[in-house]
Amino acid sequence: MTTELPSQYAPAEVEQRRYETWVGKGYFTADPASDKPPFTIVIPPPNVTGSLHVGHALDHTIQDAIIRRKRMQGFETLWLPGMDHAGIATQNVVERKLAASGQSRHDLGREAFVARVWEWKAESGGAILGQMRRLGDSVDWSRERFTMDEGLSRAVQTVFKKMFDDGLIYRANRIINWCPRCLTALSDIEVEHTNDEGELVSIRYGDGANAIVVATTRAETMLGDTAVAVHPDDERYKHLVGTEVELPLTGRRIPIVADEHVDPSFGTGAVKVTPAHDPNDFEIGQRHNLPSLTVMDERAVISVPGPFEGLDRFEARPAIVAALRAEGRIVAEKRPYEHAVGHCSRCKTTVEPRLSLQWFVNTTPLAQAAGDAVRDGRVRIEPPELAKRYFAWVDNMHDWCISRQLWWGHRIPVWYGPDGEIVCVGPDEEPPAGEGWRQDEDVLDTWFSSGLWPFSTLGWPEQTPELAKFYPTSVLVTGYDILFFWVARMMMFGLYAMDGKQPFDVVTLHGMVRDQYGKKMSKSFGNVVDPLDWIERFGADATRFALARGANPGSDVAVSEEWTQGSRNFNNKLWNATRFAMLNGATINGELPAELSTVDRWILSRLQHVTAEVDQYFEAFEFAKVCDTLYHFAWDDVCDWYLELAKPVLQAGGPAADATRRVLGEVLDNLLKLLHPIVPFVTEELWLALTGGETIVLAPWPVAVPALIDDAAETEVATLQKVVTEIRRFRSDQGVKPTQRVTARLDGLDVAGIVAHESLIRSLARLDAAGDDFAASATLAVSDAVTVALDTRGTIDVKAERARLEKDRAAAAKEQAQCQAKLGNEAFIGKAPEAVVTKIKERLAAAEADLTRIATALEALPTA
RNA sequence: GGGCGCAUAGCUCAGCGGAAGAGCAUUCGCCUUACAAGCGAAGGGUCGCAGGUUCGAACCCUGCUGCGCCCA
Repeated sequence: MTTELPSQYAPAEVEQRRYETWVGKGYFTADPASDKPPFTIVIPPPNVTGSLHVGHALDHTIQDAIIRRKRMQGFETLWLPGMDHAGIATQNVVERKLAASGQSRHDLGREAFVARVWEWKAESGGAILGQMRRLGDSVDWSRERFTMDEGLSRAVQTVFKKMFDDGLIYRANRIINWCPRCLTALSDIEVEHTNDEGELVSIRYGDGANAIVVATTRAETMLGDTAVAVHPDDERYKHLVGTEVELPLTGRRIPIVADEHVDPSFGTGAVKVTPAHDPNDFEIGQRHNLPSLTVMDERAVISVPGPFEGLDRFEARPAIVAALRAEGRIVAEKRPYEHAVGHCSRCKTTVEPRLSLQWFVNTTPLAQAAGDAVRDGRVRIEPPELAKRYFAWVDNMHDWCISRQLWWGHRIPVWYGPDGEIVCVGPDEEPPAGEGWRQDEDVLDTWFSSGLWPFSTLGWPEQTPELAKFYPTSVLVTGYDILFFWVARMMMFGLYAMDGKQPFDVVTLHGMVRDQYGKKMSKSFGNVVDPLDWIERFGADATRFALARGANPGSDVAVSEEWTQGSRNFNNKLWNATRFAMLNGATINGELPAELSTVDRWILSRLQHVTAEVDQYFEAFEFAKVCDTLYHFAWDDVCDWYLELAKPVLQAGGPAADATRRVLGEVLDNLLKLLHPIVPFVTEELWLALTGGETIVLAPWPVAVPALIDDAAETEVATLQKVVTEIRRFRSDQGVKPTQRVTARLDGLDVAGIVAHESLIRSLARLDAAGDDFAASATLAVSDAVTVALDTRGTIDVKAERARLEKDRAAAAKEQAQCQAKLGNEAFIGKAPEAVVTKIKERLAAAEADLTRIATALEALPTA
């Protein structure tokens, strides 16, 4: 056992060294053959091409806290790390790199390009893994997975085949979200809607009595109009339904149709219908058998022959409006006109609805099952309020477009034959050979593979020991902002592929990390925090504690540098408390002595309450409360009171000192263990020094011992604290320097039941014993029983003392008035519960006793 | 446009039916040999506004205002 600790904690010197030891000893490696009950968390895989931001730091801190506690509780824990391949984002990065040297992926060809992406994956993914180590994540590195791994790819193919055979995957020509920059289809959740400024243009179609005015924000798509639609009950247009009108600039004649979905109050009540370039129009087109006319190519450039051919959609818009104006067809224009516009979540390009042939998942039965699993309680969402959000999503899910026009990802396992055959190939099947067969060029949405994560990472479709032991996983920890991405997808796939067995028992949601003013972090705002920066300056523990301390379930966490600094200070406080304890011979060896002082019994009693509370807060994912409880116990109870009370005892020596050394060891041992899940490094360092044990990582989790709860000791110490605090308050008000010893006589300690603690009180309040020549210059009534007579060695500040007493009197008088008012109210006496009435009576009595005491003290003051 | 949520000390947040709390910031005094990344003390709030329910409302209900988020 070492006793030499420096006076300041230097995280940089211990963190990386400790982490490597933990990993090297295999503390985080899960054993599927273990007899212990399992506890599993799969990490929501970060995007391989990104880096860990402070939001990940929060997410990982929570997961680590959960898993470390479970490990200490004796569970066979598995926290499985990994990353997803982030199809679009990763391909974009590598294409950008290629573009810098003037190349495109087509110059390289598919195979070489994919090889290039793997190189980038090694580089970028490595950085993320390094960040996780710095944070202290107790993940099982031997089971790290990547969505593009062979095993996970096999899982993807297996599920695809099963769904294909079950008719849940189909190919169709539909309107999908298309990114004209990424040149791929997107799913609904990869589109971000923002309110943008655009224009609303009203255009007259047709002439004379047949003329009809349509309003649109997308004039350029009029080239592809194949109808005009009005509401069937709209009297203004009833006579026109069934007639045709000439489409300007094209000479084509298009029908006027009646459709329930037209909003008569929008614009003129008549809308142009462009089935190939708008999802709603597509639906109208389906209902009325309208042709679909695609007028743009994949880059959103006008592709119909004529004067606008070759113009980008945003160039075509003013050009077409100008041409219409020249014909006198522009009836009205509103600019700016704010309306919702979809953007590619990866590159922010405005999404172009595009009619194309894609693969889809029929989500109806899957989403139903995903909703039911939560409704019937098999999966719990924490905090429960957020379940509403989940239902809102799964109960209104559209079919999911899963094909992506990319090269980086899982290639769709479908082969097309020379005679139009379509064959889906399972993992152990040979693709059809022969002339004319070719595989689908597209890859699957990344979420198709990350949705399988809770079981594909455990070896599925093989029936591995890991799968048997660790599935279903115990908890999924993620932000509410990606509830739809993660939870919904994993639920659908898990329930489907694992025979109805849910992927996790509990989903616990945290919020987003914001800056000190509650503002969202954004690069453009310049308030983004790099967790590594904080780890380097304040330590991983301080960063973790700062995040966990703000983590109230489901709500956002505002953090600042000061907040993190405060957490660093807390760690240092712990450090020094342990340092003090060790300098004074604290020990964990041997049984707790049977004979303990009141103060020792008090701190042990407090420890039991704290242990029980903290445990309960952990169970409820109340990390902010875990931190708050331990922070105050450590700082207030242990450091400010217990250690100060222990000092004179330790100095005096003897059996009392031995007992206190043992209790001190006991308290710190447990405190460090309780804190370890949140701040693993500093607690390990201190615990090793204090106990000489092997590691706190595997130390047994503290359990409250009811027999050690001692109400009498708690009451006694509370009285002692009140006396000391009152004396300190008097000294401070009187301007007596903290170092200045004051002679005093303490009366009434026996009545208050703390006569045994006189020397402790003198020690904490810095009072010397009164000699024969003692002459009090002030008398302090600190409670109705205890009076302190002090010789302040001079005249006391009567004005300050009077002000202090007047303040106390005002508070007591207010309390008295409030209690009297309640007790004078017959309705209160009659209807309030007995216990409440009794409590008010007690408060009144206390207030009145205070008033008497204060009045006496005021009278005793010199009038000058 | 539809839905959800929030409004409590200067800032960030707890509290959600029976005495207004914490951290940081602020003020005053201290290098009191574990810790100045510290110690002791103090100030600061008609709990967004207006009604209602209740013996009693920051807490429950209604409306309003102002923010935020999700979906379209």
